[in-house]
Amino acid sequence: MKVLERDFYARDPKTVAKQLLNKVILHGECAARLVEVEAYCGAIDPGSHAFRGKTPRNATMFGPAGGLYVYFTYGMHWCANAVCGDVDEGVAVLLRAAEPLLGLDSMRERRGRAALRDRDLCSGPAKLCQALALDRAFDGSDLVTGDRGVVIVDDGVRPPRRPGNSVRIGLRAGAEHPWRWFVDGSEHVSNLKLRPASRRPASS
DNA sequence: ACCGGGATGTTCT
DNA sequence: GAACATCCCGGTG
Repeated sequence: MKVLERDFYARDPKTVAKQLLNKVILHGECAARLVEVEAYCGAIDPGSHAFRGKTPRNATMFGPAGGLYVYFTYGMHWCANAVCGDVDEGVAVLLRAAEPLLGLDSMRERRGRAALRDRDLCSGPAKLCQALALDRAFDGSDLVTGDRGVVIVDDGVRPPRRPGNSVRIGLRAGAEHPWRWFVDGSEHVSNLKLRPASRRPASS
């Protein structure tokens, strides 16, 4: 069990994205294994918040690698990214979905419904933030030092040898870039209706 | 199962 | 005014 160091993040976001699969994000009593991520590539990427330069909202993206960029969207949702690359580069990886491991009762309570299946707790970027209690207060925190209690660790489970890959979800600008990766076959990935229906009986 | 639309507010044109 | 890195509910088949 090892906290990811700054060098892990200080690389190309597409590389970091694939390497983040199967890592574990920790916050308080909660833990979840990342199963879906997207790379956002700054000045060359029309889909990135950083494409048009630094603003108060996206300032964290231009900070040091290992920062946590949390932003508000659609009037009610939070989404979290791990900042990558070099300072002022504006590149990051969106944490899109995770498999809940610990603290499922807390997650279910924050997600608002008692009868949610495990796979509904963190299967989307805003669900993940809600389940893990990430909001504006965590924007600009440091995943390396864990200054506000959030870290990402390697528990020995390696990234998939061949991850699933697709275009990113929910974008207009930059929609052509295939910069989404996921753990193929995981029931905890978002947007299951976009994938071939698995008719297998669910275990959770 | 699939689809359509509403919620809700910040940011940018 | 429109767009937005989303989610949930209720309709229909």
